[in-house]
Formats: sequence, structure tokens, C-alpha cells
Amino acid sequence: MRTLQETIKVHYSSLSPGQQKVAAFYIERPQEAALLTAFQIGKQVGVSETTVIRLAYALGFSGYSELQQALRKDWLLPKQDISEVLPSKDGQTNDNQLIRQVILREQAILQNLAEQIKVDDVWAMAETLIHSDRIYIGGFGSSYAAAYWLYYALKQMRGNVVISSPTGFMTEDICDLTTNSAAVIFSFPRYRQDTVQAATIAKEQGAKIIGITDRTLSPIGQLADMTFTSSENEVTDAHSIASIISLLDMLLAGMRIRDCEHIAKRQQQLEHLYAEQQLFSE
Amino acid sequence: MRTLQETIKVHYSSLSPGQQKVAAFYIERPQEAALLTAFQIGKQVGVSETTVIRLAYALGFSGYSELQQALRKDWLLPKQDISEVLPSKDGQTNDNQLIRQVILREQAILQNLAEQIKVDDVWAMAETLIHSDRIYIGGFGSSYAAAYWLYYALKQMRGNVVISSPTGFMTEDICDLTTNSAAVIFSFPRYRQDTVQAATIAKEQGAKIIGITDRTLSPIGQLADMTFTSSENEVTDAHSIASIISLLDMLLAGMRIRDCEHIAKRQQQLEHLYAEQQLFSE
DNA sequence: AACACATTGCATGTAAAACTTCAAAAGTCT
DNA sequence: AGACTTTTGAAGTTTTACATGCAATGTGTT
Repeated sequence: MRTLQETIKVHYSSLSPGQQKVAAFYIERPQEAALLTAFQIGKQVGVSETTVIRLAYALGFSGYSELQQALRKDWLLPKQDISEVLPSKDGQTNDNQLIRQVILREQAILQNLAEQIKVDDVWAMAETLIHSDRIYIGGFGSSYAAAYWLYYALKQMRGNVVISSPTGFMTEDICDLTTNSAAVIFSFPRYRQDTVQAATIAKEQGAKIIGITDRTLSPIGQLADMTFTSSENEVTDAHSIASIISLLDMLLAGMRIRDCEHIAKRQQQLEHLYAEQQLFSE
Repeated sequence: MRTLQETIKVHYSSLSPGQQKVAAFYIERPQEAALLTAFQIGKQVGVSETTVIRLAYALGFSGYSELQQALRKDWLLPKQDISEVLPSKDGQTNDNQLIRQVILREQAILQNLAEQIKVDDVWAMAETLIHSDRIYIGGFGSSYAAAYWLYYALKQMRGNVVISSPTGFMTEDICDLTTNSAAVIFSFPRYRQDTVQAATIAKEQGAKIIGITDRTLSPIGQLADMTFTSSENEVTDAHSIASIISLLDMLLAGMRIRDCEHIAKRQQQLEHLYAEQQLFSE
């Protein structure tokens, strides 16, 4: 028997009435139980602190502290299977497996994103972008790819979107921003200093700063009004932008839902112009 | 300010170095932090118990216990988003589901990629790129983001890499190609005609054409010497580039394995130049 | 170099939680 | 009903964790 819950089931029938009540609490509300003290749990189920402690002995633990530790481990464990996938620095694995592990890693990061993401924040950012009179997108070096993806998608939806060049920003782009504008700043390790400068200038113009970065406490994260992080609690030196793209796709989906009339209208206009240009084949 | 993470972000810049280390731990591993004692956290990040406790005061709490309680509350609350997932007639909730479906869709695409990918083809492409004297990367419109990502990563590894502008190609870039060169052409719906033109010119120069597209039989797929497809049997009008990025990451991983000496050497050179420029913060 | 100031960790004090003991209450058997 | 066993909680003890004063160290400034 491995988890605490399994241990409890085995011993349950041989427990005293009071201990059974406590045991039931552990099964039904494990998260709460992991945080409360023996006294508090006793109070919750209507027995004395002593009875709670005695349950630990009855289950074969050396004391209540040990039981609590076991419970907390069970709770943290599910989170750990992601990190098990990541540092697969096994020298024995052949090269083909290394290639495939790239996908496994991406999947793990996506899973983590799905668990961590706060949908409300996505909505808030979508609303901000919809109602901004002007949007500046800044992303240099390795961040430029993701920045351009956002730029292109926003351009499909609305006007007044500008993007920096991949090599650096032009002050002229940023100084057009107003208090009704938004600046989306991408910044990933190695954090470039000019990214921070661009954000600072945009902030001086009163624009809302939306930071897309890897950690809340990264240089941009500290400046930004809203921050989106790709994989906060992961330890991955080599950052992939795949999860960032997914994040942006969520944002874009949100904007399409909230602002569908305008977007549809613009789409029509674009279609018309495309047709004139004969830009596309098929 | 509501959550502990937000509180930390506000105060972060005014914290002492030691306190910042502790604060970062709270952001990066909140679950673990919620369970550990002040002493244990201090041990984890390498500071004394005292410093941990002082962080609580710096953040405006009446003591460490209060901070811990706040963190534990934040942790127990997210459990409520289960109701978010459950089907509901509430319009708002359905929208939230739509957002989350973006991730589910990405995961499905990745899964598909993992099943379909031929690792040998990845190796072949990696070898081709390593041994090319010159690499041209073409990707216009929506394809440019992925193209740039590849460009940037290749630039980190080797010289003689050029990329088209997002709006169109310059014939001069392509005509420098030789029979020992490679041209990586990105093309996704709506297929732009100039992409095909660029590929044709590159082929006339004798360069190997590597097509990154959505279907084997897309315009580029028919021209290319090797073709990579993101999601052949998926029917998704709004194509995401997340899987393309994953594909590129596999390719890049392959190149790093096969050509690690050269890459390491170039990396060192770059590091040296970066240091001179002071391009990066931290 | 000398000063002020901030930061940090050790040592000690205090509060709280875990553990132990013991006697009363409840249940069981003859 | 009386004796025995089991169960339980209040009170006391020990351990652990939080809190605080103080000295040592480091940093920047005049």
C-alpha cells in the first residue's frame, strides 16, 4: 500500500468510532487535512486532539507529524511527474529518442500551462487589446518570432498595430502611444536591456504594459501591468516558444469571441484587397 | 492586490537580496513553500530562518504565520475551477471553455505530430543544413514567425544564414545560393504566390529545397526536395504554428547533437561579443 | 580610511503544536 | 449488576516553529 488513502482503507474497519470519523475526514478533504493541525482536525470532526493523534499510531505511523508528512507528499507528488520528464539527460538513450523527447517536453510544458493559466487574465488582456487605440509590440532577438506572430494575427483583426524591428526599437514607434494604448513586450532569457528601455518609455506615455515573459519576477515582469508567464515553476534552461504561441492563440481566441463583429468586417475588407492583388494561389 | 504573488511583485524591487531569493522561491514553487517551515525554506534558498521571517514583515504581514496562511488560502482556492470545467448554461463559462479548448487542440496536434514524425527525415534535414554552405529561409505573412524562429536559432549555430523580409523576397538573397546551399521555405494557407516564386528561383540555382508546409501536396510540397508537414490529416482552418515550432525544435536538437563542436565554438564567440556589448541584463 | 547604513545570521525568548499520561465514561461479558 | 476492556478527552510535558535583540559583515559615501 502506497498512498495514505490506501493505508486508511486497509485499517478502517479495525479503527475505533472516533478514529473512523477522523479517517473519513482525511479521505474526503485531504487538501484541507494536509494543512490543519491535529487540534483543528479534531475540532472539525468533533473529537479531541488526542484521538486524531492516536489515529496516526493506529495506521502504523510513528506519530501525527509523520502522517502529516505522508499526506503532504501525496499531494505534491502529482506535480512532480512533469519534472521527471524534463531532465531526461540519460546518457544511454540514443539520438532518435532525444529527438522524440523534444515533443514530450513540449507536451509537458503545455500541460503545465493548462493547469496554471488563469482564464480571467486572458480575458482581461483581450479586453485591453480590443479597447486600445494603438498597440505596440516589442520583442527582440529570440522573442521576435512570437512577437511577430501576435503582430500578424492582430493585423488581421484591427489597425493601429506596430511592431519593433527584431534588432531594436525606434523611439518614434513608442512615443505615439497614449494612455489608451497598450504595449505588449516579449522578454525571455537572455533578457535584453533594450527591452526594458522600450517598456519604460511606453509606460511613461501612460500605455498599459503587458509583459510576456518566463517568470513573474523577470525584468519585464516587474515593470508590467499584467504579466503572462510561459512556465513559471519549471526548471528549463532551454526555453521553447511553443507554449508562448499557445498562450497567444488563447488570447486571440478570446479577442475573436469578444469582438467578432469588428473582426469579421475587417476580414471582409482584407479579402477584397487580397483578391485585387492576387496575392494567394489556390 | 489580492494574491500573495501579486503582493510579492509589488514589493519585489524594494526587497533586500536575501529576501528577493526567498520571494522568488514563493513565486516559483508555491505549493512547496506552503508546506515548509520558515527554517526549511531558508535552507532551500540558502538564507537564514530570520531572513525568511523578515520577508513576511517586508510584505506587510504581521508575521510569518500570517504570510503562510495567505499562501495556503491561495492554494486551496484554485480547486474551485473544477466548476469552471463542468458544463454549464452560463454563457461566460462556455467562453472560458473555448479558451481552454485552444490548449486541448494544441495538445492533440502535438500528439499527432509525435505519432507521424519520421525521425530519419529530421536527421536528413539536420545533415543537409549542417553541410550547406549557405541557408536561405523564406516565409511570408503568417509563416514569417516560424521562419524567423528558425533563422534566429540557426544564426546562433552558424553563419551564412539569410531570411527574407516578412513582406516578400529579394532576388539578390536567393541568387547567391549554390548547389551546396539549402533553402527552407515556409508556406501555409493562404498560400502566397511569391513563396512559390522564391522556391523556384532557389531551385534554379541548384539549392536543396526544404518545404515546411501543411500538406505534402501543397504548392510548396510539390516543389520541395524534402517536405515537412505539421498536421497532414487535421482539418483546421485556423492553423496554429505551435506544432511547427515543435518540429523546428526537433530539427535544431538534431543539429546540436550532430554538430556540437562547431556550435559550441560559435556559441563561445557570441558570448564574448555579447559581453562586450552588454546587450543582456542579469 | 572612517563613517553611516543596510543586510544578515546566531542566540535567545516565546508561543503553539505535538506527544504522553491518567482517570473518567462507555461498552461488553459473565 | 459487577468486573473487565475499550475508548475518550483534559491536563501536563516535550518538542518544534515562530519571533526578536544584537553583533558581525558588507557596501557605498564623504
